Amino acid sequence: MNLSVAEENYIKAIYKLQEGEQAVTTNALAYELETKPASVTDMAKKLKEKKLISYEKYQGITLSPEGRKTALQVVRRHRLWECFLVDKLSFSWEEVHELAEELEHVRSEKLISRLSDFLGNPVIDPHGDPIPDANGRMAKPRPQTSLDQANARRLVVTAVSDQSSALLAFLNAKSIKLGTQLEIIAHYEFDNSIEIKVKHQPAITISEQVAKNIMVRPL
Amino acid sequence: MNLSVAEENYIKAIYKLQEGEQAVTTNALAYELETKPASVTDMAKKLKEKKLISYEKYQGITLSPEGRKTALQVVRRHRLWECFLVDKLSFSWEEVHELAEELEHVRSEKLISRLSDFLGNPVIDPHGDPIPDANGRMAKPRPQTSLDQANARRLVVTAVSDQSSALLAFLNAKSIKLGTQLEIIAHYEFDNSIEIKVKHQPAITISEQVAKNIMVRPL
DNA sequence: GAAATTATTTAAGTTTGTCTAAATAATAAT
DNA sequence: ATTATTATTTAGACAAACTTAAATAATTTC
Repeated sequence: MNLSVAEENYIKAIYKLQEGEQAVTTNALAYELETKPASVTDMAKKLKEKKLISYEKYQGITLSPEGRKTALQVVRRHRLWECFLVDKLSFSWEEVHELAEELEHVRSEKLISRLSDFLGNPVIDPHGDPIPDANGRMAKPRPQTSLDQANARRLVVTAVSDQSSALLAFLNAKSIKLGTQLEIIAHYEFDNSIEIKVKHQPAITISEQVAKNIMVRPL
Repeated sequence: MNLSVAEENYIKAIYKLQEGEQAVTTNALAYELETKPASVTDMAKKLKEKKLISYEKYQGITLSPEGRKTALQVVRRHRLWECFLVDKLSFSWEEVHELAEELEHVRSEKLISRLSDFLGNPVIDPHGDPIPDANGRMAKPRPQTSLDQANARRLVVTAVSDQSSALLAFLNAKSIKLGTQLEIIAHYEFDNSIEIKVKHQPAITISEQVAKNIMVRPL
């Protein structure tokens, strides 16, 4: 099936929002894609026509098996390009998202399989997210929680869910990146801020906002 | 200035057709872009508005200095991606054109400059065409003629102007590629076909059609 | 459970880049 | 120098992916 860039972006966003299996809401999708709910309704009809989603008026959207396959292809392309940009062109992990967002729409099986080979068939991308293989299979995302909900003391940073460059720049300044080990010193109830310490660095206090967007797993 | 993919393709095509300095014709551009003359007229008005071309009704199109700069950027991106595909992903030179056609529209100065560094700042692409540098400067294409007009006996293949994969496949089968040295054995007047010989290979006869699309320079 | 709020859809219109068909200009042919 | 031919432009329409404004459905609240 030949999809437009817009269609691919919808499919990818639905995949991202669907998570478990609950239906994705028109409004949520509009917000994710920075568009208007009315546009989402329009597109939903088209994607249903193409059998990529199931959609009934007022009932929200879920990917069909076909749609899921498509989504995984796009995710695969995105994450492989991110690897390329970081590993080969020395971009830092916070810069690559927007670029990969464009590169991912070059559709060529052969290109992607060669790119994957060239990169040594990586299985996780620079943000720590798993890369689907050519058949759409991938490691299940490791059990991770956001930093504000972590219950262990010693943690590793596994991903940063917010893709805004403001946050990423902040983390960079504090030399917190993928794989950084940190320790929770204190939890301040009144504003839910968290004091953390990275080895060889002074302790810093992080707002709830920031903590929600840093994904960690217990060390 | 922020151009759409379509606009970039027009600018690139005008650049390609302009060669020396004569104005590009509406029909020629329509043919090159596989679209209709009416569409070209429409787009010409828009590009004139943006000061990328000069255009007067019925007088044809020429790039403005601004337009030329844009064209060279697109050409640079295209040719660098071709290098990447051939050098790093082991594509053969006849496969890369279409892919580069898509990759070239990812606009990021930083991406392109890093890609160029990664490739060792190449100055010619896999088809033998020079790659503009970041300022749009490039080696002038070496003096080359099409094979049907060559007057020397011993020649080197420097480029293949037709980008159709049919021709490229044919050349591949005859193991004629960039840098291949060949010798003209005979010129048959009645159909302008040419008999050539590649070292260690049996002599072959090539139609005028094919000869027109093989660029060579004297050895 | 009726009223208020929020979410979703419909209707109508916009922009970009295309198209066809008809009109007009430029060029070539006799 | 007409006429015929070819090239170019205009006019009107269309598809994709948007938008805003209004209408309708679903959900919450009291």
